[in-house]
Amino acid sequence: MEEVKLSKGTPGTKCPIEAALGIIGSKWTFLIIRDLLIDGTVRFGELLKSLEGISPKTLSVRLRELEESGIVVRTVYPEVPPRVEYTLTDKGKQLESIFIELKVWGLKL
Amino acid sequence: MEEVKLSKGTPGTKCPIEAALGIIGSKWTFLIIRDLLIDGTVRFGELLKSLEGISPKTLSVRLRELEESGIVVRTVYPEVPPRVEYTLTDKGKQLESIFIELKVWGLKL
DNA sequence: CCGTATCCTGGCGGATACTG
DNA sequence: CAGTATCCGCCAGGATACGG
Repeated sequence: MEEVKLSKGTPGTKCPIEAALGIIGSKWTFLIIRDLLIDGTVRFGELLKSLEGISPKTLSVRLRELEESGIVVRTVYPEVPPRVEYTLTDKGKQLESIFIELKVWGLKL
Repeated sequence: MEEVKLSKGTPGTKCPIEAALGIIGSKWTFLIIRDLLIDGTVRFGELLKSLEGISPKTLSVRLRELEESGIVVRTVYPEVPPRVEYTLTDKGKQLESIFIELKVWGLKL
C-alpha cells in the first residue's frame, strides 16, 4: 500500500480505474465475484440461488463476460445431469483486496 | 490488511459490500470520487469538463446523492457569478484505499 | 457560473418457456 | 441441471433550453 498515486486518463492512455470498472463495474459482477471469492468453486444453480433477484439469463451473460475477460474459468463435467463449475483465475483472485477494502468501508455505514 | 473475511449478507443483516455499492456503485460515482480524491476541491464546471460525457443533470443528481450520503460537502460562495465547490468528507476520503486497489488491478490489464 | 426542468431513448436486465 | 430464446418494461442518463 505504498506510494500509489491516483490518476485520471490522459488523452490516449485510459485511466486504469475506468479500465477496471469496464470489466467488473456492472450491476451484478461485483456480487458474482464476491461469491466466488468466498466459496471458491460454485455451480451455476448455486449462484442463481445465492444472488437473490438475478435472472438466469443475466447470470449467464455476466459469467461469459467474466470468462472472456479472464476473471473466471468455466469447467463442464460431462455427466447427466450436467454439472458446470465456476472458479476465479489468478487475475480474478487478485481482486480480493478491492473487496476487502470495500467491506471495511461498508461496515462503517 | 490482516484478517478481514469476506461475507455475504444473512437474512436480516445486509452484506456490507452491497451496502457500499448501494452508495458508490452507480455509473459515474466512482469517477466523481476519483476526481475529488485527486484534486481535493473542485468546482461544478471542472467536474463537468473532466468527466467527459456526463450531462449536467446527471452530475447534479449524483453529487446530491453523495452529499446526502455524507461523502461530499458542497460549499456555495455568494459571489457573482456564483461559485460552488465540492470536497470529500472524511468518510469520503476513506474510500481512497479502494481506489488504490482498483488502480493497481486495472494497471495489469 | 451553476445548476434545474423537460423530454426522450437505449439497453440492462426481469419473467418465462423451452432444450440438450 | 444448466443454460438459451424471446419478449418486454423500466429507468439511468443524454440533449437541450432555460432560470437565479
